[in-house]
Amino acid sequence: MAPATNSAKKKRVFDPREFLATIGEGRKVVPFPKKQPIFAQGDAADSVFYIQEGKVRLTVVSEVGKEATLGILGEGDFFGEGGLAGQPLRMGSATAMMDCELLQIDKTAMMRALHREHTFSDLFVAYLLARNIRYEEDLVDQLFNSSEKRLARILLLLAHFGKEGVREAVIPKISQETLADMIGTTRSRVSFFMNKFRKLG
Amino acid sequence: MAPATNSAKKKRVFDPREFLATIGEGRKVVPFPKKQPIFAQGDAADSVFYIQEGKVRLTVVSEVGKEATLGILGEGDFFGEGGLAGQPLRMGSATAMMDCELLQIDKTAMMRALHREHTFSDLFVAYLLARNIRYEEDLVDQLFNSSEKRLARILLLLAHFGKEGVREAVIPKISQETLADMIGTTRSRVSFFMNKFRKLG
DNA sequence: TGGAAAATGCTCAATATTGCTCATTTTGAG
DNA sequence: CTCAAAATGAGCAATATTGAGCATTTTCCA
Repeated sequence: MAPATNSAKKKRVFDPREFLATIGEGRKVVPFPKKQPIFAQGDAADSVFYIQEGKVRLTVVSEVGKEATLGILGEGDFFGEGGLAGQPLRMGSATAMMDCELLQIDKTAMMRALHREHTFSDLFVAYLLARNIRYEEDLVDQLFNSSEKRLARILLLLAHFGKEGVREAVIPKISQETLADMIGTTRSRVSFFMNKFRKLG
Repeated sequence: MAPATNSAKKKRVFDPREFLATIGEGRKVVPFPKKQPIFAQGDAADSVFYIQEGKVRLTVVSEVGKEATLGILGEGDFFGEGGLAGQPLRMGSATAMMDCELLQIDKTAMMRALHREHTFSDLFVAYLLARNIRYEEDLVDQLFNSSEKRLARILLLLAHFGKEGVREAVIPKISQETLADMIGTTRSRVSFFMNKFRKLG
Protein backbone atom coordinates (compact mmCIF):
# COMPACT_ATOMS: atom_id res chain seq x y z
CA MET A 1 0.00 0.00 0.00
CA ALA A 2 1.03 3.47 0.39
CA PRO A 3 -0.21 5.96 2.91
CA ALA A 4 2.19 6.92 5.55
CA THR A 5 3.34 9.36 7.97
CA ASN A 6 4.98 12.65 7.80
CA SER A 7 3.80 16.20 7.80
CA ALA A 8 5.35 18.98 5.83
CA LYS A 9 6.85 21.50 8.12
CA LYS A 10 8.28 24.37 6.23
CA LYS A 11 9.09 27.65 7.77
CA ARG A 12 5.69 29.21 7.97
CA VAL A 13 5.42 32.94 7.71
CA PHE A 14 1.99 32.53 9.09
CA ASP A 15 1.27 30.44 12.13
CA PRO A 16 -2.13 28.79 11.79
CA ARG A 17 -2.13 28.06 15.46
CA GLU A 18 -1.80 31.69 16.26
CA PHE A 19 -4.50 32.66 13.85
CA LEU A 20 -6.80 29.88 14.92
CA ALA A 21 -6.45 31.08 18.48
CA THR A 22 -8.12 34.32 17.48
CA ILE A 23 -11.23 33.05 15.80
CA GLY A 24 -13.10 32.85 19.06
CA GLU A 25 -16.39 30.99 18.95
CA GLY A 26 -16.48 27.49 17.59
CA ARG A 27 -12.98 26.53 18.41
CA LYS A 28 -11.46 24.77 21.38
CA VAL A 29 -8.24 23.12 22.42
CA VAL A 30 -8.79 19.51 23.38
CA PRO A 31 -6.23 17.18 24.92
CA PHE A 32 -6.37 13.51 23.99
CA PRO A 33 -4.49 10.93 25.99
CA LYS A 34 -2.62 8.19 24.17
CA LYS A 35 -4.76 5.53 22.50
CA GLN A 36 -7.90 7.53 22.90
CA PRO A 37 -10.25 7.58 19.94
CA ILE A 38 -10.80 11.08 18.56
CA PHE A 39 -13.68 10.17 16.34
CA ALA A 40 -15.02 6.98 14.83
CA GLN A 41 -16.20 5.94 11.43
CA GLY A 42 -19.85 6.92 11.22
CA ASP A 43 -19.76 9.82 13.68
CA ALA A 44 -21.19 13.13 12.59
CA ALA A 45 -18.55 15.09 10.71
CA ASP A 46 -19.16 18.55 12.02
CA SER A 47 -15.69 19.70 12.90
CA VAL A 48 -12.13 19.79 11.67
CA PHE A 49 -9.03 19.10 13.72
CA TYR A 50 -5.64 20.71 13.71
CA ILE A 51 -2.78 18.96 15.45
CA GLN A 52 -0.89 21.26 17.78
CA GLU A 53 1.01 18.43 19.33
CA GLY A 54 1.17 14.67 19.08
CA LYS A 55 0.52 12.08 16.43
CA VAL A 56 -2.76 10.78 15.11
CA ARG A 57 -3.53 7.67 13.13
CA LEU A 58 -6.29 7.59 10.57
CA THR A 59 -7.89 4.25 9.83
CA VAL A 60 -10.79 2.79 7.94
CA VAL A 61 -12.51 -0.51 8.48
CA SER A 62 -14.08 -2.45 5.64
CA GLU A 63 -17.40 -4.28 5.77
CA VAL A 64 -15.57 -7.52 6.37
CA GLY A 65 -13.67 -6.02 9.28
CA LYS A 66 -10.32 -5.59 7.61
CA GLU A 67 -8.54 -2.47 8.76
CA ALA A 68 -6.46 -0.07 6.70
CA THR A 69 -4.30 2.75 7.95
CA LEU A 70 -4.59 5.79 5.75
CA GLY A 71 -1.85 7.71 7.40
CA ILE A 72 -0.16 8.98 10.47
CA LEU A 73 -0.33 12.69 10.97
CA GLY A 74 1.73 14.95 13.11
CA GLU A 75 2.05 18.48 14.31
CA GLY A 76 0.70 21.02 11.88
CA ASP A 77 -1.60 18.62 10.07
CA PHE A 78 -5.32 18.99 9.66
CA PHE A 79 -7.69 16.06 9.60
CA GLY A 80 -11.38 15.34 9.57
CA GLU A 81 -11.84 17.86 6.79
CA GLY A 82 -14.28 15.64 4.92
CA GLY A 83 -17.15 17.43 6.57
CA LEU A 84 -16.19 20.67 4.87
CA ALA A 85 -16.79 18.96 1.55
CA GLY A 86 -20.26 17.95 2.59
CA GLN A 87 -19.63 14.48 3.96
CA PRO A 88 -22.15 14.24 6.79
CA LEU A 89 -20.37 11.34 8.48
CA ARG A 90 -16.78 10.41 9.25
CA MET A 91 -15.54 7.97 6.67
CA GLY A 92 -12.85 6.67 8.97
CA SER A 93 -11.61 6.79 12.51
CA ALA A 94 -8.91 8.86 14.14
CA THR A 95 -6.96 7.78 17.18
CA ALA A 96 -4.33 9.52 19.25
CA MET A 97 -1.08 7.58 18.98
CA MET A 98 0.37 9.50 21.86
CA ASP A 99 -0.78 12.28 24.12
CA CYS A 100 -2.08 14.96 21.82
CA GLU A 101 -3.21 18.51 21.94
CA LEU A 102 -5.71 19.14 19.21
CA LEU A 103 -7.56 22.19 18.10
CA GLN A 104 -11.12 21.30 17.28
CA ILE A 105 -12.85 23.73 14.99
CA ASP A 106 -16.52 23.68 14.14
CA LYS A 107 -17.25 23.26 10.51
CA THR A 108 -19.00 26.60 10.33
CA ALA A 109 -16.26 28.39 12.22
CA MET A 110 -13.71 26.86 9.89
CA MET A 111 -15.57 27.99 6.82
CA ARG A 112 -15.96 31.42 8.26
CA ALA A 113 -12.26 31.59 9.02
CA LEU A 114 -11.35 30.40 5.56
CA HIS A 115 -13.55 32.98 4.06
CA ARG A 116 -12.37 35.79 6.21
CA GLU A 117 -8.65 35.45 6.38
CA HIS A 118 -6.76 35.18 3.13
CA THR A 119 -3.59 34.04 4.67
CA PHE A 120 -5.34 31.23 6.45
CA SER A 121 -7.20 30.22 3.35
CA ASP A 122 -3.96 30.20 1.38
CA LEU A 123 -2.39 28.02 3.98
CA PHE A 124 -5.24 25.60 3.97
CA VAL A 125 -5.14 25.38 0.20
CA ALA A 126 -1.44 24.66 0.43
CA TYR A 127 -2.16 21.99 2.97
CA LEU A 128 -4.79 20.37 0.78
CA LEU A 129 -2.51 20.43 -2.21
CA ALA A 130 0.24 18.79 -0.22
CA ARG A 131 -2.15 16.19 1.02
CA ASN A 132 -3.36 15.54 -2.49
CA ILE A 133 0.13 15.03 -3.69
CA ARG A 134 0.76 12.63 -0.89
CA TYR A 135 -2.30 10.57 -1.68
CA GLU A 136 -1.39 10.59 -5.30
CA GLU A 137 2.03 9.26 -4.49
CA ASP A 138 0.57 6.62 -2.26
CA LEU A 139 -1.76 5.58 -5.01
CA VAL A 140 0.99 5.45 -7.58
CA ASP A 141 3.10 3.45 -5.22
CA GLN A 142 0.23 1.09 -4.73
CA LEU A 143 -0.33 0.73 -8.44
CA PHE A 144 3.25 0.18 -9.38
CA ASN A 145 5.07 -1.61 -6.68
CA SER A 146 4.94 -4.97 -5.05
CA SER A 147 4.28 -5.18 -1.35
CA GLU A 148 7.98 -5.53 -0.72
CA LYS A 149 8.77 -2.21 -2.40
CA ARG A 150 5.84 -0.57 -0.70
CA LEU A 151 7.07 -1.64 2.68
CA ALA A 152 10.52 -0.30 1.87
CA ARG A 153 9.01 3.01 0.83
CA ILE A 154 6.94 3.39 3.97
CA LEU A 155 9.92 2.57 6.12
CA LEU A 156 11.92 5.25 4.37
CA LEU A 157 9.13 7.76 4.82
CA LEU A 158 8.86 6.93 8.46
CA ALA A 159 12.58 7.29 8.90
CA HIS A 160 12.51 10.77 7.41
CA PHE A 161 9.59 11.67 9.59
CA GLY A 162 9.90 15.31 10.39
CA LYS A 163 13.02 15.77 8.32
CA GLU A 164 12.21 19.42 7.83
CA GLY A 165 12.06 21.81 10.74
CA VAL A 166 12.55 20.04 14.00
CA ARG A 167 14.40 16.78 13.68
CA GLU A 168 12.01 14.24 15.10
CA ALA A 169 13.28 11.72 17.55
CA VAL A 170 13.05 8.21 16.18
CA ILE A 171 10.74 6.17 14.09
CA PRO A 172 7.58 6.04 16.13
CA LYS A 173 7.01 2.57 17.40
CA ILE A 174 4.73 0.99 14.88
CA SER A 175 3.60 -2.59 14.98
CA GLN A 176 3.98 -4.88 12.01
CA GLU A 177 0.25 -5.06 12.07
CA THR A 178 -0.05 -1.33 11.42
CA LEU A 179 2.61 -1.48 8.77
CA ALA A 180 0.69 -4.24 7.06
CA ASP A 181 -2.43 -2.09 7.20
CA MET A 182 -0.55 0.75 5.62
CA ILE A 183 0.82 -1.13 2.67
CA GLY A 184 -2.19 -3.31 2.17
CA THR A 185 -0.81 -6.70 2.90
CA THR A 186 -0.71 -9.22 5.70
CA ARG A 187 1.32 -9.28 8.83
CA SER A 188 3.01 -12.49 7.73
CA ARG A 189 4.38 -10.70 4.76
CA VAL A 190 5.65 -7.76 6.77
CA SER A 191 7.35 -10.03 9.23
CA PHE A 192 8.90 -11.92 6.35
CA PHE A 193 10.20 -8.79 4.63
CA MET A 194 11.43 -7.18 7.79
CA ASN A 195 13.72 -10.09 8.37
CA LYS A 196 14.82 -10.08 4.79
CA PHE A 197 15.66 -6.37 5.04
CA ARG A 198 17.42 -6.97 8.29
CA LYS A 199 19.64 -9.61 6.76
CA LEU A 200 20.53 -7.28 3.90
CA GLY A 201 20.95 -4.13 5.91
CA MET B 1 -6.37 -0.32 -8.10
CA ALA B 2 -8.67 2.48 -7.66
CA PRO B 3 -8.57 5.79 -9.38
CA ALA B 4 -11.27 6.42 -11.80
CA THR B 5 -13.37 8.80 -13.62
CA ASN B 6 -16.12 11.10 -12.72
CA SER B 7 -16.33 14.69 -11.79
CA ALA B 8 -18.75 16.13 -9.31
CA LYS B 9 -21.17 18.41 -11.04
CA LYS B 10 -23.46 20.02 -8.60
CA LYS B 11 -25.47 23.03 -9.40
CA ARG B 12 -22.95 25.72 -8.91
CA VAL B 13 -24.07 29.08 -7.68
CA PHE B 14 -20.81 30.35 -8.93
CA ASP B 15 -19.49 29.51 -12.36
CA PRO B 16 -15.71 29.25 -12.23
CA ARG B 17 -15.59 29.50 -15.98
CA GLU B 18 -17.30 32.82 -15.87
CA PHE B 19 -15.04 34.10 -13.18
CA LEU B 20 -11.92 32.73 -14.80
CA ALA B 21 -12.88 34.57 -17.96
CA THR B 22 -12.47 37.84 -16.10
CA ILE B 23 -9.02 37.43 -14.66
CA GLY B 24 -7.38 38.75 -17.78
CA GLU B 25 -3.64 38.30 -17.98
CA GLY B 26 -2.18 34.87 -17.52
CA ARG B 27 -5.13 32.88 -18.72
CA LYS B 28 -6.05 31.48 -22.11
CA VAL B 29 -8.47 29.07 -23.67
CA VAL B 30 -6.68 26.26 -25.46
CA PRO B 31 -8.28 23.62 -27.63
CA PHE B 32 -6.75 20.15 -27.64
CA PRO B 33 -7.63 17.63 -30.30
CA LYS B 34 -8.29 14.04 -29.30
CA LYS B 35 -5.24 12.03 -28.22
CA GLN B 36 -3.06 15.09 -27.97
CA PRO B 37 -0.73 15.29 -25.01
CA ILE B 38 -1.44 18.29 -22.78
CA PHE B 39 1.68 17.99 -20.73
CA ALA B 40 4.18 15.27 -20.00
CA GLN B 41 5.84 13.95 -16.90
CA GLY B 42 8.87 16.13 -16.30
CA ASP B 43 7.60 19.30 -17.95
CA ALA B 44 7.75 22.52 -16.02
CA ALA B 45 4.66 22.83 -13.84
CA ASP B 46 3.89 26.48 -14.22
CA SER B 47 0.18 26.44 -14.94
CA VAL B 48 -3.09 24.89 -13.89
CA PHE B 49 -5.81 23.62 -16.20
CA TYR B 50 -9.56 23.81 -15.94
CA ILE B 51 -11.64 21.60 -18.19
CA GLN B 52 -14.36 23.54 -19.96
CA GLU B 53 -15.17 20.67 -22.24
CA GLY B 54 -13.91 17.18 -22.92
CA LYS B 55 -12.21 14.44 -20.97
CA VAL B 56 -8.62 14.19 -19.87
CA ARG B 57 -6.66 11.20 -18.69
CA LEU B 58 -3.93 11.51 -16.11
CA THR B 59 -1.17 8.94 -16.14
CA VAL B 60 2.16 8.25 -14.54
CA VAL B 61 4.94 6.07 -15.82
CA SER B 62 7.26 4.22 -13.48
CA GLU B 63 11.01 3.85 -13.92
CA VAL B 64 10.49 0.42 -15.38
CA GLY B 65 8.03 1.77 -17.92
CA LYS B 66 4.86 0.50 -16.32
CA GLU B 67 2.00 2.92 -16.76
CA ALA B 68 -0.71 3.79 -14.25
CA THR B 69 -3.84 5.82 -14.87
CA LEU B 70 -4.58 8.09 -11.97
CA GLY B 71 -7.93 9.19 -13.19
CA ILE B 72 -10.13 10.45 -15.94
CA LEU B 73 -11.35 13.97 -15.48
CA GLY B 74 -14.23 15.74 -17.11
CA GLU B 75 -15.90 19.09 -17.43
CA GLY B 76 -15.44 21.29 -14.38
CA ASP B 77 -12.35 19.54 -13.12
CA PHE B 78 -9.01 21.14 -12.46
CA PHE B 79 -5.71 19.39 -13.01
CA GLY B 80 -2.03 20.10 -12.98
CA GLU B 81 -2.39 21.86 -9.66
CA GLY B 82 0.78 20.31 -8.29
CA GLY B 83 2.71 23.38 -9.31
CA LEU B 84 0.71 25.51 -6.90
CA ALA B 85 2.08 23.40 -4.10
CA GLY B 86 5.60 24.02 -5.20
CA GLN B 87 6.24 21.02 -7.41
CA PRO B 88 8.51 22.45 -10.08
CA LEU B 89 7.85 19.59 -12.53
CA ARG B 90 4.83 17.63 -13.67
CA MET B 91 4.73 14.35 -11.84
CA GLY B 92 2.59 12.76 -14.49
CA SER B 93 1.21 13.25 -17.95
CA ALA B 94 -2.15 14.51 -19.14
CA THR B 95 -3.71 13.56 -22.43
CA ALA B 96 -6.92 14.65 -24.13
CA MET B 97 -9.18 11.63 -24.48
CA MET B 98 -11.41 13.52 -26.86
CA ASP B 99 -11.49 17.00 -28.31
CA CYS B 100 -11.16 19.31 -25.36
CA GLU B 101 -11.40 22.94 -24.56
CA LEU B 102 -9.19 23.77 -21.65
CA LEU B 103 -8.54 26.92 -19.74
CA GLN B 104 -4.86 27.24 -19.01
CA ILE B 105 -4.05 29.49 -16.10
CA ASP B 106 -0.58 30.60 -15.15
CA LYS B 107 0.45 29.62 -11.70
CA THR B 108 0.84 33.22 -10.62
CA ALA B 109 -2.46 34.27 -12.13
CA MET B 110 -4.14 31.38 -10.35
CA MET B 111 -2.67 32.32 -7.03
CA ARG B 112 -3.66 35.91 -7.55
CA ALA B 113 -7.20 34.87 -8.43
CA LEU B 114 -7.44 32.61 -5.40
CA HIS B 115 -6.27 35.37 -3.23
CA ARG B 116 -8.54 37.99 -4.68
CA GLU B 117 -11.87 36.31 -5.09
CA HIS B 118 -13.33 34.60 -2.07
CA THR B 119 -15.93 32.75 -3.99
CA PHE B 120 -13.36 31.33 -6.31
CA SER B 121 -11.11 30.37 -3.49
CA ASP B 122 -14.00 28.65 -1.73
CA LEU B 123 -14.78 26.75 -4.87
CA PHE B 124 -11.22 25.64 -5.31
CA VAL B 125 -11.04 24.48 -1.73
CA ALA B 126 -14.23 22.52 -2.30
CA TYR B 127 -12.70 21.00 -5.39
CA LEU B 128 -9.55 20.01 -3.57
CA LEU B 129 -11.54 18.48 -0.76
CA ALA B 130 -13.58 16.47 -3.23
CA ARG B 131 -10.44 15.34 -4.97
CA ASN B 132 -8.92 14.34 -1.67
CA ILE B 133 -11.91 12.29 -0.79
CA ARG B 134 -11.74 10.59 -4.12
CA TYR B 135 -8.10 9.71 -3.72
CA GLU B 136 -8.78 8.47 -0.26
CA GLU B 137 -11.50 6.20 -1.55
CA ASP B 138 -9.25 4.93 -4.29
CA LEU B 139 -6.59 4.21 -1.77
CA VAL B 140 -8.96 2.42 0.56
CA ASP B 141 -10.28 0.43 -2.34
CA GLN B 142 -6.77 -0.50 -3.25
CA LEU B 143 -5.94 -1.51 0.29
CA PHE B 144 -9.02 -3.58 0.89
CA ASN B 145 -10.13 -5.22 -2.25
CA SER B 146 -8.83 -7.79 -4.65
CA SER B 147 -8.31 -6.82 -8.25
CA GLU B 148 -11.65 -8.35 -9.12
CA LYS B 149 -13.54 -6.11 -6.72
CA ARG B 150 -11.53 -3.13 -7.83
CA LEU B 151 -12.44 -3.70 -11.41
CA ALA B 152 -16.08 -3.99 -10.46
CA ARG B 153 -15.88 -0.72 -8.59
CA ILE B 154 -14.26 1.14 -11.43
CA LEU B 155 -16.83 -0.17 -13.84
CA LEU B 156 -19.60 1.04 -11.58
CA LEU B 157 -17.98 4.43 -11.26
CA LEU B 158 -17.60 4.70 -14.98
CA ALA B 159 -21.21 3.71 -15.50
CA HIS B 160 -22.37 6.45 -13.16
CA PHE B 161 -20.11 8.90 -14.86
CA GLY B 162 -21.78 12.25 -14.71
CA LYS B 163 -24.76 10.96 -12.79
CA GLU B 164 -25.35 14.37 -11.35
CA GLY B 165 -26.21 17.29 -13.53
CA VAL B 166 -26.14 16.38 -17.17
CA ARG B 167 -26.63 12.70 -17.78
CA GLU B 168 -23.55 11.67 -19.66
CA ALA B 169 -23.89 9.57 -22.72
CA VAL B 170 -22.36 6.16 -22.28
CA ILE B 171 -19.37 4.64 -20.64
CA PRO B 172 -16.50 6.24 -22.43
CA LYS B 173 -14.72 3.71 -24.55
CA ILE B 174 -11.88 2.54 -22.43
CA SER B 175 -9.50 -0.22 -23.37
CA GLN B 176 -8.86 -3.14 -21.08
CA GLU B 177 -5.34 -1.90 -21.01
CA THR B 178 -6.42 1.38 -19.45
CA LEU B 179 -8.67 -0.39 -17.01
CA ALA B 180 -5.78 -2.57 -15.99
CA ASP B 181 -3.71 0.56 -15.45
CA MET B 182 -6.44 2.02 -13.32
CA ILE B 183 -6.84 -0.91 -10.99
CA GLY B 184 -3.19 -1.82 -10.93
CA THR B 185 -3.25 -5.21 -12.51
CA THR B 186 -2.55 -6.81 -15.85
CA ARG B 187 -4.61 -6.85 -18.98
CA SER B 188 -4.92 -10.63 -18.83
CA ARG B 189 -6.65 -10.26 -15.56
CA VAL B 190 -9.05 -7.63 -16.83
CA SER B 191 -9.89 -9.70 -19.84
CA PHE B 192 -10.50 -12.69 -17.60
CA PHE B 193 -12.77 -10.81 -15.21
CA MET B 194 -14.68 -9.03 -17.93
CA ASN B 195 -15.75 -12.34 -19.31
CA LYS B 196 -16.57 -13.64 -15.90
CA PHE B 197 -18.75 -10.60 -15.26
CA ARG B 198 -20.35 -10.99 -18.65
CA LYS B 199 -21.33 -14.57 -17.92
CA LEU B 200 -22.84 -13.53 -14.62
CA GLY B 201 -24.53 -10.36 -15.73
C1' DT C 1 7.04 -7.67 39.85
C1' DG C 2 3.82 -11.05 37.98
C1' DG C 3 1.06 -12.37 34.33
C1' DA C 4 -1.83 -11.74 30.54
C1' DA C 5 -2.19 -9.63 26.27
C1' DA C 6 0.06 -8.09 22.27
C1' DA C 7 3.60 -8.55 19.03
C1' DT C 8 6.75 -11.29 16.45
C1' DG C 9 9.12 -15.01 13.64
C1' DC C 10 8.23 -19.07 11.02
C1' DT C 11 6.10 -22.71 8.43
C1' DC C 12 2.94 -24.46 5.01
C1' DA C 13 -0.80 -25.52 1.83
C1' DA C 14 -4.27 -23.19 -0.93
C1' DT C 15 -4.97 -19.36 -4.05
C1' DA C 16 -4.29 -15.45 -6.72
C1' DT C 17 -1.54 -13.02 -9.83
C1' DT C 18 1.84 -12.32 -13.14
C1' DG C 19 3.95 -12.55 -17.58
C1' DC C 20 4.12 -14.46 -21.27
C1' DT C 21 2.21 -16.44 -26.10
C1' DC C 22 -0.96 -16.99 -29.80
C1' DA C 23 -5.24 -16.85 -32.45
C1' DT C 24 -9.16 -13.78 -33.41
C1' DT C 25 -11.72 -9.75 -33.65
C1' DT C 26 -12.31 -4.89 -33.89
C1' DT C 27 -10.81 -0.23 -35.25
C1' DG C 28 -9.48 3.37 -37.83
C1' DA C 29 -6.75 5.64 -41.31
C1' DG C 30 -6.29 6.21 -46.07
C1' DC D 1 -13.53 -0.81 -48.82
C1' DT D 2 -8.97 -2.80 -47.32
C1' DC D 3 -5.32 -3.66 -44.66
C1' DA D 4 -2.40 -3.03 -40.72
C1' DA D 5 -2.42 -1.90 -36.03
C1' DA D 6 -4.67 -2.26 -31.76
C1' DA D 7 -7.59 -4.73 -28.76
C1' DT D 8 -9.33 -8.94 -27.04
C1' DG D 9 -10.04 -13.83 -25.27
C1' DA D 10 -7.61 -17.80 -23.67
C1' DG D 11 -4.28 -20.88 -21.81
C1' DC D 12 -0.30 -21.92 -18.91
C1' DA D 13 3.87 -22.24 -16.03
C1' DA D 14 6.37 -19.58 -12.63
C1' DT D 15 5.72 -16.63 -8.61
C1' DA D 16 3.75 -14.07 -5.10
C1' DT D 17 0.41 -13.67 -1.60
C1' DT D 18 -2.86 -15.12 1.59
C1' DG D 19 -4.55 -17.05 5.72
C1' DA D 20 -4.00 -19.74 9.59
C1' DG D 21 -1.58 -21.99 13.09
C1' DC D 22 1.87 -22.06 16.76
C1' DA D 23 5.91 -21.18 19.76
C1' DT D 24 8.40 -17.34 21.63
C1' DT D 25 9.42 -12.86 23.05
C1' DT D 26 7.91 -8.11 24.47
C1' DT D 27 4.98 -4.87 26.59
C1' DC D 28 2.62 -2.94 29.93
C1' DC D 29 -0.86 -2.83 33.53
C1' DA D 30 -2.49 -3.93 38.09
